[in-house]
Amino acid sequence: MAAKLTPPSEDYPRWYQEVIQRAELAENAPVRGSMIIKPYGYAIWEQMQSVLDGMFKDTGHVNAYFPVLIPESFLKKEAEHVEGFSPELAVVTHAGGKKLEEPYVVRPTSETIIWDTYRNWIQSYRDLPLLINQWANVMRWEMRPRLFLRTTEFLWQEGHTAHATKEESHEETLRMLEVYARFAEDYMAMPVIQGEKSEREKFAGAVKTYSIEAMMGDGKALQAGTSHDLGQNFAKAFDVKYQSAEGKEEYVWATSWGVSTRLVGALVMAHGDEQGLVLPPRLAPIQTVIVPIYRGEEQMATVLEACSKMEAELKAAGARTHLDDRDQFRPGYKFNEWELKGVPVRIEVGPRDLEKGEVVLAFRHNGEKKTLPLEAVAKEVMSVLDEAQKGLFEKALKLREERTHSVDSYDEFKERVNDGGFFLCHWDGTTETEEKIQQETKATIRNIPFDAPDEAGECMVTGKPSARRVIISKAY
RNA sequence: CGGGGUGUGGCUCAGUUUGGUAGAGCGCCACGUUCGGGACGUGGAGGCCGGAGGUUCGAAUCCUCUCACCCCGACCA
Repeated sequence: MAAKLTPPSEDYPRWYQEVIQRAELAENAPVRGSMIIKPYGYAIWEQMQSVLDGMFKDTGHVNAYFPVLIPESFLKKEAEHVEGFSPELAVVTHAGGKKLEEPYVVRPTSETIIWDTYRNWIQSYRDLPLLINQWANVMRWEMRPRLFLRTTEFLWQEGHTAHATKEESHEETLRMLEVYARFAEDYMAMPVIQGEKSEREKFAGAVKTYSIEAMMGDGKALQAGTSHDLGQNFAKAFDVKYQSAEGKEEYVWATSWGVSTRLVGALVMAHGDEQGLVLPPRLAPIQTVIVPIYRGEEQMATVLEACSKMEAELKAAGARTHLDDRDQFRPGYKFNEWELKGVPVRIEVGPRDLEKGEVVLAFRHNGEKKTLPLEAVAKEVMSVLDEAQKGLFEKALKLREERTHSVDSYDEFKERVNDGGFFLCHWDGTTETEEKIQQETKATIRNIPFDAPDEAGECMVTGKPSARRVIISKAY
């Protein structure tokens, strides 16, 4: 804890690793690519879960749980799906001391087992829509693991819905993308761009994939959530039909959508700085931390008493509060530690303050300090946290705007892409051009933003016509 | 799978070239002094040196095999 963090400007990936380890979010597990999520990291995930779960319920969804093991043959029923996922499957071949008749796949995602089940659950249009979410772990054997961003096992939620019409399923796909965008912006304080994925980047088995894309502190993009319009692909593969009001037999229309523990990594990289983590108040497990300052036993007693009182008041006011009464560390040490852990507001309570009937509030997101009368703290804490939440979002938005560029020349693009940032460019819509860009620059088309204005132009690579700009960026 | 590298207390690493029976800093424990931006002193605990085999009077060090991890490439999002 004594040494300083590697500055993000010097070595961003190293800074990221250090923040995660030293803020005690997670550590590497014995199995390559898997991680142990530590209590503080898990507490952040629990906050996320709790908010998202509420949003899913508010949009009419219910939770269920499907098994982690899926018969291998299920994966093979949807051609694109198996092709996309087979390289990264973990497969159970032995169990109970015997070789299995049919291997079981550890789920990389649950479409197959869920659609196999939905076949039995859906008979009539009256059974639709079926709106189910699942909180689960999944496993994808990644070659380049990175804590939170890409681990072999990760936690997520996956929504799987079934609808009577194409229009309804499309609406659902976009509704849930909007839910993710609201969550990212209003809770994570992380501005995102909603848009459609290119043909090449879409989910294996989907008709269309939509994503929210966020910019990280180094200017790279991170896909923070996806929502898929699955059309009738899975219904056909698993023979899921319903009888319409007119008595006709129809295949159902499907969606799936998910966000994962990757969002914890997104939080680190969206807001973190030289001091470490910066958590948005609405998701911070600890929103205010009280650090007592004293000399000698006598002062200690007085100060701690005032601190306990304040702790109770803050909790009553609705702020998640921690009193750091550890006697073995001095205040300076604690300041650094709580900054590293990203706590939004620190409250310093010392003899000098108590004499004046005040305390000092220090804000993590902008480093500012402010003095408040003792009795005002509990009254103002929630609005102070709100301000910090807004301030953090504004800061992230400003950073993104500064690092977003419209570029029309491929030469200019190639020159600037290594500096990071989002590039709004015209693209001819073909996979060939997309691949060429990736091969030559390692940047990818993040998505085709919904809110991009209609603007006729020419593809920066081929000069062919293009109707609007897409976001191109290097990505995690 | 190809190229390169690393395995030594909880962490970061020295020691390996030239074999002689294991060290430092941080962390941890105890006591005392400290405490408004990462305190200090004194004492202490903790390691069959990734694993197996071999050479030798003697191996962290040399040889053989093996395992794991990291970086670059390939692959993947």
